[in-house]
Amino acid sequence: MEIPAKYDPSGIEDKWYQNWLNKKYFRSVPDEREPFTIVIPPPNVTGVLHMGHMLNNTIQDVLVRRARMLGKNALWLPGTDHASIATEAKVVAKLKEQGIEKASLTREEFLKHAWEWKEKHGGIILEQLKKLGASCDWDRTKFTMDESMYESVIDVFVDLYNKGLIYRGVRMVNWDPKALTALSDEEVIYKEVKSKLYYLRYKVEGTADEWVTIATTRPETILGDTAVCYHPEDERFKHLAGKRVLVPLIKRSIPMIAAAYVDREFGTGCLKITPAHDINDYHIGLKHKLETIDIFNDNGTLNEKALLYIGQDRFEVRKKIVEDLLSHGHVEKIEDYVNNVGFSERTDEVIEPKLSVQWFLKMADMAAPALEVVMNDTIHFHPEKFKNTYRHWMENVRDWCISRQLWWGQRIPAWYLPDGDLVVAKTPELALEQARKLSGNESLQLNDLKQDEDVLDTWFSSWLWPISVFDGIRHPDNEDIRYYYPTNDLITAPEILFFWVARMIMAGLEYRNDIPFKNVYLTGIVRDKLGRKMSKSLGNSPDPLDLIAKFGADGVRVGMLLTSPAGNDLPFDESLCEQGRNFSNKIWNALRLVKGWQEDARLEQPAYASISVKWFENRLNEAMLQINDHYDKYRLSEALMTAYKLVWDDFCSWYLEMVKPAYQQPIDAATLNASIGFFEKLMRLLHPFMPFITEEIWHLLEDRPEDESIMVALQPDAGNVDETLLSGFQAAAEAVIGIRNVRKEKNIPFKDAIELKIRVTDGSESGAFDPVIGKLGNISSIEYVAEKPGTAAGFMVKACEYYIPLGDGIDLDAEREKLEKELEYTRGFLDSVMKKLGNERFVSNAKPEVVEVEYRKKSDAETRIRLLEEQLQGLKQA
RNA sequence: GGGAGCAUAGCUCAGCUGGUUCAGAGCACCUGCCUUACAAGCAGGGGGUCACAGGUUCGAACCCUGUUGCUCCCA
Repeated sequence: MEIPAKYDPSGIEDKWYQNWLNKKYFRSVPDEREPFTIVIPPPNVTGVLHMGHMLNNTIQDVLVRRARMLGKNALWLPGTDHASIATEAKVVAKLKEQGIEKASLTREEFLKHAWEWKEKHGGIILEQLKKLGASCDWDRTKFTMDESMYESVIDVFVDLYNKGLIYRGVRMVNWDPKALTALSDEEVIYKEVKSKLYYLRYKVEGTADEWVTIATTRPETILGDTAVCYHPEDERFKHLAGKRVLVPLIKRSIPMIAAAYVDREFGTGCLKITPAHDINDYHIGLKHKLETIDIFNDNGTLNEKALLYIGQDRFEVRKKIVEDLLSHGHVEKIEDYVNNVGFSERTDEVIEPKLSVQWFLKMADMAAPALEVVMNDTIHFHPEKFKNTYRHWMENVRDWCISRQLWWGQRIPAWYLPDGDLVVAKTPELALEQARKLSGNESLQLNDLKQDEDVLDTWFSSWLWPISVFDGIRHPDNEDIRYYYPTNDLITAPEILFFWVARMIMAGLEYRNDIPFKNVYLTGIVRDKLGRKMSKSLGNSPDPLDLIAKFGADGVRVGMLLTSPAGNDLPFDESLCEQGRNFSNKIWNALRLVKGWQEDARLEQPAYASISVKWFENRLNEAMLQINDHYDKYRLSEALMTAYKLVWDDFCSWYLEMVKPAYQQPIDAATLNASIGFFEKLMRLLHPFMPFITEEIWHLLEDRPEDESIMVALQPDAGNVDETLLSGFQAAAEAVIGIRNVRKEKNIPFKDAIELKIRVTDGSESGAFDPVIGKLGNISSIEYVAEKPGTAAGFMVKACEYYIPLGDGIDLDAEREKLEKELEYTRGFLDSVMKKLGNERFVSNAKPEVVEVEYRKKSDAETRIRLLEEQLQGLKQA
């Protein structure tokens, strides 16, 4: 069979993925094996795959594939998140394109459109994950608005309400006037914006021409002013105590008040107070019992309470009111100013602080145990440094605003009675029952009750994810939840440590009395070469599917993982994927080599091959131990790098060269079988990182039955490691390199065989690898000698001297110079060792082992110096 | 303003409890090679005052203090 020289992943990847699906290898049901569970951080149902997903899901697939190959019952449970704000925004935009306004639809009609949209576009991202090779149990795919998931959310809401943990409150919230919903603080992005600082003059009431000047960036909000404030110790304003001033244009009389909150250095030292539209002003308003005048409609236009500009947009009004203030002489001056303005993460609209009635979940009691399990390492964070960040947040946690003014999401199960009382219940029927009891009015009907219009924050469903995907809220004792929970590893981004990770821990402790996962692996952010976060708006994110088409899924996976230790940002560059692809090709060509060998059963195994096989066996064991250790520490990049070097350097560059038969010569059976065995073990080691090529090669290396797959093979076990053999090889490898260097320096082509003479002085050289040195160095004869031969080029490995006789063509001066240089270095080295040993305090204080090492260094250096001196002497005589 | 983290080769990062060639890896770079698996390759090579300044110690990239610079979180 002809194998092409370049590995072409297209076709191969689709073929195997389909095969795995057909064979149900991703499927997991509870059995007697140890479970290993990962639940996917559900991507937004509206989403398309971006580089962050690629990294995150590659890591999950590596972990789950490895667990499967360790004989565990591995489940990777996929799904999507309904992402209320983002999805609703998309559906609204889509409807608008069709000329349909959301406002013209009933809630039911809108939801019908939303579901249609979800059915049509919702699965895209999961299909994309398949291209990456994700080994999810697709039969278990969940969506946060699935009936069972929806009901779980409602159950939890009712339960927490009954426990007294959920309450309604008037709060200043971050209002998104475009999405028409409140946002959590975390959904607000602050950006520096160039704006103006307006100095406005307010007339003091009852005076002819006395004025107070305040500074503001938001002149339109003066219509909601209910006080003007100065610092109580500010001499400039003390005379105004108890007086009142008039709001410009509308001439409303408002009091002058004093509060220490005021920064005397800022602006004029005098400040307008608008409790409805600024969080700080709101608090001052509460303290001073000021009136609160909300001048904005929900969509950011002014309402009738503003008295002026009614129905006009806030930014339009800003321009107009400045003109009007100017023409009425109320503007003292206007300065350029840079301030931080909050924008909606979802709609990029300027956030309006707004007072509104919202639902809140009390956090304090839930946060304490959730902090504890992380601090005492019941849950491990990788890397650990995020424990600090986590603690800081948990110790300063605020109540969670869980209501959103949207339709797409779980509707809050609260019903209002005609008299304004409310009941919370799982169903309208139960609500009615409660309402009758509460009001004492048995004739109340469902029609008399009005359900709350709001839905719950998306995170209020995601925080149940590890439980609700197994239906563990509704049926706490079902087989799945008992078997799969707590899950093992959670792989997510540090940005949502609090939104999501912390809250899942709280929910787990509250509803399972157990942690939701044992390890949290925090990935970095994928950035572009300039260090910018990849984003759609910057257009700096490559399309992952294009990358897969170009480099193969295996190549991209390797590229993503090579330089991304846990918690570190990943500066992404296509060349990383190129490296991954090149690695695939390297493996592929190793296969071509091995498959090209013709076996001759009559052949004896040559000496060079038998020692090579022994060596690689040990090297493989050593590397496997290192790889296991890296996995245990969640150092996936290093596990991959160790495997990469094992394959490329040790297997391809050394082992295969060592055992390779001469051109067009056959190979003995023992070596061939050993080589295929090694190759196959290497494929199993690599499989979690590169699932496709390893499966393809697994089937090409040997004839295997149709239903066999590397996916369900076990990871190889690491045997014992013979250190002596490994260091023997190390020395031999150095000798080979030495010979190559001599060849290069002396211009001796490789095809010319040369003689090698070895002078051993301390008996350390066993000669076990001599056949290998002979093969790789193209040595015609190896001879052990007692004396340095006449004209020869030489080098040393440890205390072993190697000589290549050169006849006449030797440059004595060059040789001498080389030796002298080395002698000088070794003497310097010995000096530093002697200095240390001569230090009385070192010898008496340092650990005995350390001192002993220094003595050994001393004697080694002395031997070496003696040898070098002898050689130099020999050269001088020649 | 409060808190946290980081600073090691051109880039991205390892470096565990201070002590073996501990100053490393990969990539990039330089020099030879189209050698019969692979130029997506082979062989060889150069490159760092471990941010700076002190301190502790027989011994510091590692521990302590300060300085500078960068990043993130909260206000």
